[in-house]
Amino acid sequence: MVCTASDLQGWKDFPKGLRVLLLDGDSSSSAEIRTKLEEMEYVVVTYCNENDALSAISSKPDTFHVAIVEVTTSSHDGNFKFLEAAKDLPTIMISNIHCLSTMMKCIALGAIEFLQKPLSEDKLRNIWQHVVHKAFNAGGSAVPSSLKPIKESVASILHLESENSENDNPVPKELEISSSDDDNDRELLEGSDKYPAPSTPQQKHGMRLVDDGDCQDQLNCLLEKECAEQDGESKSVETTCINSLGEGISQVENTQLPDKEGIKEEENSADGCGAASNDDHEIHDQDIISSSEENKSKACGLGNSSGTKVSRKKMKVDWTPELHRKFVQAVEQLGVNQAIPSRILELMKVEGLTRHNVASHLQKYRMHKRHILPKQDDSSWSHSKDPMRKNCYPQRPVMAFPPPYHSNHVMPVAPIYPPWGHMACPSPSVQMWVSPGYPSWQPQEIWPWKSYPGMYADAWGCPVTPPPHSPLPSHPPQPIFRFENADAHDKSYGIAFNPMELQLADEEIDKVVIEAISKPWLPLPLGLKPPSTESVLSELSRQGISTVPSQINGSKLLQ
DNA sequence: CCACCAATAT
DNA sequence: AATATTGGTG
Repeated sequence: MVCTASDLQGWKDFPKGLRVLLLDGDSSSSAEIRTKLEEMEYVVVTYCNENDALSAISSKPDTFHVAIVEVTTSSHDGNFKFLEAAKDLPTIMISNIHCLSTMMKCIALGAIEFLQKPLSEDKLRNIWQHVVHKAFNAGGSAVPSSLKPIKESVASILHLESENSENDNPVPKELEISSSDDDNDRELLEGSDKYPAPSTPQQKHGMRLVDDGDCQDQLNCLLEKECAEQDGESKSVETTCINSLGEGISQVENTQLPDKEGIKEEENSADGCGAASNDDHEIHDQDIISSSEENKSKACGLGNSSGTKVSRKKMKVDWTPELHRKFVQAVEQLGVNQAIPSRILELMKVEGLTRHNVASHLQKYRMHKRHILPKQDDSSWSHSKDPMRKNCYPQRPVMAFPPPYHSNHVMPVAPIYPPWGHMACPSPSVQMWVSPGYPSWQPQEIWPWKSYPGMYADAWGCPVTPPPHSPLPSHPPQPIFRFENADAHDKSYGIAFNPMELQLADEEIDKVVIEAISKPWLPLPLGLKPPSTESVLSELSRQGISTVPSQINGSKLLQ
């Protein structure tokens, strides 16, 4: 039969050699179609009457891959009979009839397509698509044996199948369809190359790949999973895979997959101390990702004439607040001196995270701590997208909006992940005022550490939320403190505050600020930033105090 | 080799 | 815009 293993080699030029049953009572039409098909190197067997065709397919059901059957007004019944008899054979009905109901009947009876005569070469050339379609989409396990080799062949062309079939099929790298028309062939070829859509193998946020058929199914698995992850409780370290065919071609080894792919983090429940918690389902997820990626990788290989190896994606770590929290926790735990990437990595216990990831993050973290991005300071306030805040006069203390977050949030030992690190100091008191090395308050907005839940907790006994009965103070003329401003729209929390909440918050803040100003000997409430040296001095001088002691509380204010 | 940093690439 | 990478330095 056609489809032995050895024949598979022949499929290198798929669909060359595809066997077509042509049933057409009109001999001239039949001859014409046959000629065209044969020019395209299909193998054509023609029949003039349906009975011959029927007996042919009934005696040797696997002889043909596709059938083209003419429908005429006179031969309806017979050809419908053929349709029924040839259920496993992708059958294209052709006719001079322009009759919708006839078309529908054909399709309803199982015809895969209805084409009007005369048949263009384009249509004929592409009839193989139905074969492939049937091979892949035949319901359940009912892939006709004649189609199995095709399916395997195509599958391996697409690098979708298991390694078995891949090994069995030294598959055409070039899916070349030889025919009279080179341009069209090229189109076909390119079309095939598009299957894997390797350039954007993975997209975030529900963006779907444009793809075909099985490829899409497999990719959708991944995508759906991703969506699920986003909605679900488990916040993963999102990774974006960037695929570049040119580089990193040889990295797909399975052993490496867990390394960089599917970096995960568990963060479901009480996450406070959760450096180590349930990894189980996460790992499972990783596996899913890995295998999906592998599939994609294989698929990507199609366009890669030189080899089977596949580009490997670099995973971009999404530093979610939770992940960052772990990071900061690790840094805190280690202390400033010990906080080097490798140890942080150890403490974080986030699988798949690399030292480089951590180092990179640490670098940025330190840079922010040192206020290397000075300009963000004030300008960023105006970046607030909250219209409520737009009208605040500049000096007005701005509230950080602690996300309502998990009320059951477990506080770490050193409760907070302060933006400036030195809050970890065991004797918090006045140190806050000095902020050695960090002359200004923290630029807010961008960084996740700006707004960790614990940050606003009352670690020092200062109520963050004053009693509700307190009268509203007027705004202090020149407050020299500032609350951290956590952007209420921070995507990380996905929580928008309504105006009521905003207003309330502002009022409360003002109260806190007033209290802090009036009692400078008390430690700053969490969330308050010490004033910069400059602002303190200028404020003092504005109030007529031109000389200050060079040292306050053991720390230098100025030289 | 590692950490750090700045610059640059993605 | 956020990360990753790279290249130089210690």
